[in-house]
Amino acid sequence: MVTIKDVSKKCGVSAATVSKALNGYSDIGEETAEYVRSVAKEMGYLPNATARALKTNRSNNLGVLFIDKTQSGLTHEYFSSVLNSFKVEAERHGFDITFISKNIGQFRMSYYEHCKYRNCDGVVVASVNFKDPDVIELVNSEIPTVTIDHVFDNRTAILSDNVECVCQMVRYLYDCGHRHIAYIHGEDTSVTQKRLASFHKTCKELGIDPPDEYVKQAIYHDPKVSGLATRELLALPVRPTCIMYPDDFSFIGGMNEIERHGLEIPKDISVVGHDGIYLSQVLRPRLTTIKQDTQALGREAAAKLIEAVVSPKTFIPQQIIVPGHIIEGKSVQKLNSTISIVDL
Amino acid sequence: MVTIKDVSKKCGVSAATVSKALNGYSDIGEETAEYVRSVAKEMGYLPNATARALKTNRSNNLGVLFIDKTQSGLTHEYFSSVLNSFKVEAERHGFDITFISKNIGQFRMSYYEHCKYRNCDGVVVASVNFKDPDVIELVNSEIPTVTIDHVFDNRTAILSDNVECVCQMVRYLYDCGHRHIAYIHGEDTSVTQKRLASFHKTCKELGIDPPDEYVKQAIYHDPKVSGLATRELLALPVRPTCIMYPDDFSFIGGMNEIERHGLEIPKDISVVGHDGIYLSQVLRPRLTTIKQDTQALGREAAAKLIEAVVSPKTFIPQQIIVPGHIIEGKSVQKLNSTISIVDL
DNA sequence: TTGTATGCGTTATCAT
DNA sequence: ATGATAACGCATACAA
Repeated sequence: MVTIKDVSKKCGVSAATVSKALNGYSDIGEETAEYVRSVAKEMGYLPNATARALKTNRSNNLGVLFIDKTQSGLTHEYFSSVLNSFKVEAERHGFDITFISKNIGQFRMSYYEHCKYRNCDGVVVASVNFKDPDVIELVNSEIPTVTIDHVFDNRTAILSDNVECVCQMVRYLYDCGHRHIAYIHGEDTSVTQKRLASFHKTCKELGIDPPDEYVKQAIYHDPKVSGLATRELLALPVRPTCIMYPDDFSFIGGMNEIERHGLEIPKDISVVGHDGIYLSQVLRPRLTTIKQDTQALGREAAAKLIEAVVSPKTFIPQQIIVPGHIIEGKSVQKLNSTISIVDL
Repeated sequence: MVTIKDVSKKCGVSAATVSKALNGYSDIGEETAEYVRSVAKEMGYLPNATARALKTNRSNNLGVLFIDKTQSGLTHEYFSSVLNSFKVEAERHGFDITFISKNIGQFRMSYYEHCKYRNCDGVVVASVNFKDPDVIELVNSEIPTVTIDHVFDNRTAILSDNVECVCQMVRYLYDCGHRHIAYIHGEDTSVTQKRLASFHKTCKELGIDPPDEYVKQAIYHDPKVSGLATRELLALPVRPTCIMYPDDFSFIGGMNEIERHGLEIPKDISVVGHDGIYLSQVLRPRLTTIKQDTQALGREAAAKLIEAVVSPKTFIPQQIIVPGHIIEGKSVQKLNSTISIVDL
C-alpha cells in the first residue's frame, strides 16, 4: 500500500505538504502542488479513507436504515427503487453507503450505536417502524438524518404527496362512475392517516359516504392480509364496485382472491393500487395506480442529507413534498354509461 | 464520544487493560475484566470501527459489486434478492456491507481502488461484465473475492446449476409434446454458454434439432430486446410452439409482443422463463420457469467470503453449485394428446 | 496480571 | 511556502 509518506519521500517534501497539495490547499506553491499530484498519480497513491475518517471525523459514508415490516429487505421494489436513486446521488457526491441494522454479529447495538460505530456522517431512514424507540433515538441524535414519508420535529423529511394523490384517485374513480368505493389501507402510520383522511375528505366532497365495512385495515406489502380483507369485502351484501389497495404488491393478494371468486377485473369489480411499481404495469389487466416518483424521492433524500452533513451550520431542516400521478391502467370499469343511473 | 481512554480513567486502569478486557484476552484478571466490562457498558462505550480498522487492517466491511448491463441497479429483483440474503448472512457474522462503484465523487477510481480506499476485507462480485478489465483487476488482486455465476481461476465462485436446470426444462417441454422449441438467450457470458450448450445437448439427446433461426441472442433483463427477438420468431414460416426466455423479466417484452399479435399463451404459443422471480408467479397465466435459489446463492457467497477473510491461511477456493428447480406454471401447453402425432 | 510505548495513515496547528 | 509535530482511537509488543 502506497501511503502519503511514500509520496512525500519520492517528492522530497514533507507529508504535510503532500496532504495539502492533494487536498487543494492554497498555501502551497503551484509548481510543488502540481508535481506532488503527478507523482501521487504515478505511484497510484490513494488516500486511506479509514485514516482520514479517524482524523477528520468525517467518513464520507452514509447509513441506510431500511427495515420493512414484512422483512422483504431489498426485494421491496418500491424501496429498492428509492434506495437505488439515493445511492446514485450519494456516489455522485463522493459518499458511499452502508446498511444499518441491529444485531451486527453477536453484539446487539441500537441503530444509533451502529451509526456511531461506523462513523456514518448521516443516515436516511425509510420504511421502518417510526415508533420504534431505537429509530427515535437515532433521529433525535446529533447525527443528521433524513426520513422518507415521515416527519420528525426539526428534521428533514422527503414526502410523497399522499393527500393529493389519494384525492385525485378518488375523484378519478368517481368520474368513472364509482360510488361504492372500498379502501384497504396499510397499518397505522402517518402515511396511512394522510391517505385515509384524504379518502374520507374527498368522498365527503363528492357526496358519497363509504360505510365502515368498506374500510379495512391491512399491512403494507403483505398480499396475504390484503387478500383476507378482499374476501371480507366480496362477502358483503352490497359489494363495492371498486377496491383501493394499500400498494400494488399487496394487490396481488386481492387479485388471487378475486380470481378465486370467479370474478373478472374490471368487468365484475374494479381495483386500483398505489406505488406504480413495474409489476403493476405487466399485470393483465394493467393496474390503475398511483405512481410515486421514487427517483425524485431518493435523489432529494441524498441531496438534502449531504447538504446537512457538509454545511451543518447553514442547513435548515425542511419538508420536501414530491408529487405523484395516476397511471391509468385497465383495472377500472367505466360505469357511467351503464349503471350510473341506478347508483344516483 | 466515549473512548477507551474515558473508560480506562473511570476504571483506574490503563487503556491497554481496557482494550484487552473488552476483547476477551486471557491475560487479564477475571475481576478486572468483569469490572471493566460493566463500566464500559454503563458508560455506553462503543469501539470506534474506524480506529480499529486503521490499527488492525480489518474493517469488518464487505464490498458489493453489482452492476448490471441495463443499469437496473437494486431494482433488479433477482440480484436484489441474492444481495439481501448476502447482507443477512454478513450481518450475522458482524460484517457490514458497502457498495463499490467507479466514479465516486469527482474522483474516478477503479473498483479495486475503491475497495482499498474503503479497506474492504472482501468483495462479492455479481452481475457485472466479467470481461471488464477493472473487474479482472479486482478479482486478481490480494483482496478476497467471491463471484456469483462466473468462475475465475483459483477464486471461489457460487454458481447456480444452469446446465442441469436447462436440461430439465427442455426435457419437460419435450414431455409436454413440444418439438419446435426456440431459445432466446442473453448476451455472451459463461452462464449463457452453459445454458446454450445444455439446450443443444439436451435437444440432441432427445432427437430434435432446432434450426439456427430458433436461437436468438438478446440481453438479460431487457424486455425490449427479447420483444424484438420474439417478433422475429413469430414471423417465421414454421413458428416454434414454445419459446424459452433468458429470464422472467425479459419475458415481459415477449409477452407484450405475443399479445400484440393477438396470440394467447399457452393456447397459441407456450413460453418459459428463468429465475423464478416473484413477478413470474403473479402473471396470468403463471409462468413456467426455472427457480434459482437466490437465498442459498447469497448466503453461501457471504459465508465463503467471510471464511476467506477470517482464515486466509487455510481457505481453499472452491466452486459451489446451487441447484435450482422447475416451477410449473400455466404457460406451457400440453401438446401430447392433440398434435403430437403430426410432429412425430 | 497490568502498564508503557508505539504506530496505523492522515490532517491540522503552529513554527519557520 | 513548507515542515515538524501532535493527535484522532485503538491494539499490541514488550516491559514491569
